[in-house]
Amino acid sequence: MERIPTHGIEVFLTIVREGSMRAAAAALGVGASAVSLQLKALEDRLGIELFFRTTRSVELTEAGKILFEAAAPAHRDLTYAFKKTREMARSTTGTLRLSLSRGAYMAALAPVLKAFLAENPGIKLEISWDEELVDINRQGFHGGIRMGDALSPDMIAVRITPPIKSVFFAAPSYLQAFGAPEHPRDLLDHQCIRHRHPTSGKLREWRVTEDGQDISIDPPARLIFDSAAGVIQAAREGHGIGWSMKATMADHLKTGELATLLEPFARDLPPFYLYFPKQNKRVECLRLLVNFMKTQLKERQRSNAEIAAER
Amino acid sequence: MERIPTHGIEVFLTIVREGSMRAAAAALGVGASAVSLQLKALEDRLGIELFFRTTRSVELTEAGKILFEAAAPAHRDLTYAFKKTREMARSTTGTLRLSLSRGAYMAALAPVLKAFLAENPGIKLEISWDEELVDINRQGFHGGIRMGDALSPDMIAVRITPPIKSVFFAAPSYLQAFGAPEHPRDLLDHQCIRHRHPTSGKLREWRVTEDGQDISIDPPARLIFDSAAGVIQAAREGHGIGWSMKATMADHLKTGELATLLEPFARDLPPFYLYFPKQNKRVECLRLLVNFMKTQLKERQRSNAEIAAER
DNA sequence: TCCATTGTTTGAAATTACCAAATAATGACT
DNA sequence: AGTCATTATTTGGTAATTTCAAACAATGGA
Repeated sequence: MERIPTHGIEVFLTIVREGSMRAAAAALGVGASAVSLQLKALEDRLGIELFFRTTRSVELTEAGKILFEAAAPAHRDLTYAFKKTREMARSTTGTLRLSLSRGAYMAALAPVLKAFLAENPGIKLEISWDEELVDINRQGFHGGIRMGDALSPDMIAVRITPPIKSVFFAAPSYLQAFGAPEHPRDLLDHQCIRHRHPTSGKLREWRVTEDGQDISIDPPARLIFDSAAGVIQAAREGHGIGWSMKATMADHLKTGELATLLEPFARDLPPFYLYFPKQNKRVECLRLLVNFMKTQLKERQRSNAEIAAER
Repeated sequence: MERIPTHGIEVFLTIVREGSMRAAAAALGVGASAVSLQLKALEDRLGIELFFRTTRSVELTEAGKILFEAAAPAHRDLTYAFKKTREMARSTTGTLRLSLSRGAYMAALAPVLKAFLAENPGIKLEISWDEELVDINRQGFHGGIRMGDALSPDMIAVRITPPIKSVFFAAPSYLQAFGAPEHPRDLLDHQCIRHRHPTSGKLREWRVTEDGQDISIDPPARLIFDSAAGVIQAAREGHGIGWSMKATMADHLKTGELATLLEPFARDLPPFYLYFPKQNKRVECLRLLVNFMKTQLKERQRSNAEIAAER
């Protein structure tokens, strides 16, 4: 396959534009001899001379005119394509497409979303609520948010939240009818509403903490959803006890639709991570989001520490 | 000024087209590592990754898509421009623009024109009859024909005729009135019609040969033209004796409108040369013309030699 | 005729491109 | 789950190209 001496063409076009070889050399930031040799190389590969030259002037030959007329716009387009791509990479405006679960949205993104949008007016977010783990690359997402950092090695994961508070919950109507559990082992005698991971297909373990120790329990379940939203909905309808992130149901706790159970035993879940293919490391919009969330996390941790210190 | 890594872009486009780096490497005729390194260099200069890559597939990132969509047509156009220029150089079709005097046409071009046009059906000739020597380059001519090879050093001159026969001539009416000269020195007593070089501004010397020696004579002239055609026309009208190339007036000799004088003293003029700027050396159409005329010259010389041998 | 300016040549130095082989990683296959 | 063919990447060394600085040559105007 024939290689095109595009570098030579750039030199050629510069000579035409600048009107002389030395001027072209100055414009290109190289010596005059480099330009002369490049032009000669191009002419040799074309098999024809492009300029009539004297020491006082360079003038296009017929072949030179033909090349110039055809190559100048093409080269301009190529320059533009290059510039456009680079600008896109550096741009602080654009659309960022993220894939995340509803829980991730509530716990990780929602608390900072308003501030992020205000601070980065040029960035649009396109958020896909996917309970399942999707293929970030093939689906055209820039990144995603998920719990834990167990990811394929070509992904970069950045922690963006503290560990997540979990709660056991049930509707007041259910508690009236069946009573409230006092200890995790009481759960075995209750109607539990559980959650199945869509990706792995496994039931999510219920984990509690007792005397600083983590224990896994496996209460019976007559209702199983593949989304946390389903679990919460069913609990609101009084079907039983659920376990999930506090953030996803803060509203229902406030209104009294749901009540918290077994608070001393509630265990923290792993923090959320913003993850993305390492190829997207240099997408400026994504970097802005990552940095913003890292900063937010730090600030939250510092204010927490201050609160702790005041006590 | 920023340099565009066009070579890298070529590699990039080939990867997209071929679907993998190794296929691209094969298509480009280089090793796989070269492609990998080129791509990485391009990505570094752009500041962004262009492919999601695994060992089984390469897939464009968003930036890669943008670059591909903009750069592919531009690169195609550039390739086309390059090809077009080369084809133009190699083409055996096209228009050849020549500048020559009427005398050069009659003596050098007219005798072979028909055969040349027949042999090269793709070539069009655009002939400008210029008595003056014009600037071949600036006037857009590919070349010219003139007598003698005294040219600037960046011109190439190729002999295309034998030495040119010259004749003295006058109309029968003039000869009746004033008698015919028997010896060159008789010309000093005749009405001579002379020719002034438009380029140099000098009167053209009349040169005769006597006993193998060249002598220059300077007969009086009441009529001076800046073209040989003018001299001939005036002679036909009976105004006096002219001196010019035989070829330009062969017709008038045949019809008896003009008669030849002083034949034993007629000196050969220098041959005609086809000349052109050395930058046009590789213009294929011009090469065809040059080669054709050189061949014609050789054949004419050989047949002349045969005729001489037969005697 | 001189002279400032410009294109070209030249040999050395710097840069870049490339290769071959080793390495790492993936996805299909058994 | 493990094997295997295939693919991208890294690495160290080599070849090719590009560039520079300086000397040179040539042109056209003063």
